[in-house]
Amino acid sequence: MVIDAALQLVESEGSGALSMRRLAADLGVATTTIYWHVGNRDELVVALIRRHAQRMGESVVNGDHPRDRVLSAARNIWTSALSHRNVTALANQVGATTLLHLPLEVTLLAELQAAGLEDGEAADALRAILFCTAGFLVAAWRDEERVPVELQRRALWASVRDPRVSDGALDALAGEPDTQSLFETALVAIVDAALAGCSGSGRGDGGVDPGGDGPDR
Amino acid sequence: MVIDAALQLVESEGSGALSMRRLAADLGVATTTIYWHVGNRDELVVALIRRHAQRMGESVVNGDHPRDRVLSAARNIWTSALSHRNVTALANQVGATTLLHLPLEVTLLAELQAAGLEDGEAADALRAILFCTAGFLVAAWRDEERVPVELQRRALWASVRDPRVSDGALDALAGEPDTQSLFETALVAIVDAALAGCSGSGRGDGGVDPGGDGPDR
DNA sequence: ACCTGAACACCGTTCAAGT
DNA sequence: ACCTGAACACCGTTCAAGT
Repeated sequence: MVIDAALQLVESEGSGALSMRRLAADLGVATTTIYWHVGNRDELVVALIRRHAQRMGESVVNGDHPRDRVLSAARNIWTSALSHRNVTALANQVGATTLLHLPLEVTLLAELQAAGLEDGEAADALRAILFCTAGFLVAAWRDEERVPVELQRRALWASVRDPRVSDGALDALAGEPDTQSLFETALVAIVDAALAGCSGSGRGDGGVDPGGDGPDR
Repeated sequence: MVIDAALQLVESEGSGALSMRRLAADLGVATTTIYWHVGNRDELVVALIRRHAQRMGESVVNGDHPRDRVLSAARNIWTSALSHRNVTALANQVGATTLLHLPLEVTLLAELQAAGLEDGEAADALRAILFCTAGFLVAAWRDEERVPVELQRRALWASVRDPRVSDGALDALAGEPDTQSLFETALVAIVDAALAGCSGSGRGDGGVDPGGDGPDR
C-alpha cells in the first residue's frame, strides 16, 4: 500500500526523504502512479498522518487526584510525540498536529473538565498546554539538527560578554538543556495556574494534603 | 546589496519566496552571481537573519519590581517576533532563532538574575520562557496558513462527539483562540513558578505590595 | 574582482497514451 | 481500473569561461 510505504519512509529516514519520486522508486513503480493512488503530495501526507494516528492506540491516564490525571494526560502527548518524532515533525510542518493527537487531546480535555474547569477555562487550559508542549518539542528536536555549529545556541551563548549577567549563567546556557525536566517544570506551572481555585484540584503548595483516598498507588 | 534584497523579499513575500533564482531575477543578474556573493543559500539566510538582528535596536524594559521587569523583557521577545513574523519564521525553520533574538535574550537573562535567580536557575527559567514562547508563536501563526480547512483545529474539534467532554468546551475549541492572552497567562505562570521563593520577587498573590519604591512610574 | 551560460541532479505535477 | 513516458515549471549547485 502506498500510504504505508510513505509512512515507513518518513519514520525511518525523516520527512525530508519523502518525495514522490523516491516513494515511487521504493515501490518499484513510475512516479505518476503515485498520483493516481493519492492524488497529491499534500493528500498523501494527510493520509499518512491519519494512518499513524489510528495506529497508536488509546492512552492510559494514571493518578487518583484530578491534578495528577491532568498531568498524566498531558505527558502522554509529550511522550507520544517524542517517540515518533519524524511523523510528528512532519505533522508540525503542514500544520496537522491536531489531526495526529486529537484522541490524546480529547482525553486531556476530559481530565481538565473532571478537575473542575468550566467550558471556556478547560478549552484555554488545553490550548495553553498544547502550545507550550509544541514549543518544548521543537526545542528537544532542534539539538540534533543540521544547524551549523558556529551559530548554535551553545556557541552563541559562549560568545556573550555582558556585565549584567554572571559567567555562571552563561556557562549553564552554553551546555545542553535538560528538555525533559524543563518541560515537566513548565507543565506543572501551567497546570497549577489553570487549576488554581478549583475545588479538589489538590495544588499542594501549602495546602493540606488530603492523603490517599484511592486504593492503588 | 544582495542580503538586503533577500531580507526585503522575505519580509514582503515570506520565506517561501526566497529562492536563488527569484532573488537573482529581482536583482537583474544571473542566478550564479548570487553564489559568488554569498556562497550558499544557507549562508545567505544566516547573513539575512544577522542583518535583521542588528537592525532592530535595543529593547526597553519596563517596571519597577523585578517580576514586572522579567515579564516585560519576555514580552519584548514575543512582540518582536510577532511584528517580524516572516523573518522569525525563517529563523525558526533553520534553527537560528537564538541568532535573531540573542540581545533580547541576554536582557531577559539579566532581569532573571536581578530578580534573584542563581546561575542555573536563571538559565533554566530563560530556556523555559523561550521554549514556551516559541510554541505560542507557532500557534499564533498557524491560523493563517494554507492548511486545508477540513483538517484545521476548528473543524476537527467541531466533529468530536465524546461523552467525557461537554459541548460547551467543544464549542470553545471550535472557535478562534486568543493567542495573545493565552500567552500572557502562560508566561505569568512560568515566571511566577521560576521566581517562587526568591527574595523580593513580588509574586503578589496574597503577599503585601511593597508600593512604589522608585521615583519614576 | 565580478559576472555569465550551460549543465547536473533534484523537485511536484499534468496529460495523453497505453493495457 | 491501473500504470506509463514525456513534458513543464520549478529548485540548489558547480564549473569552465568570459571581461
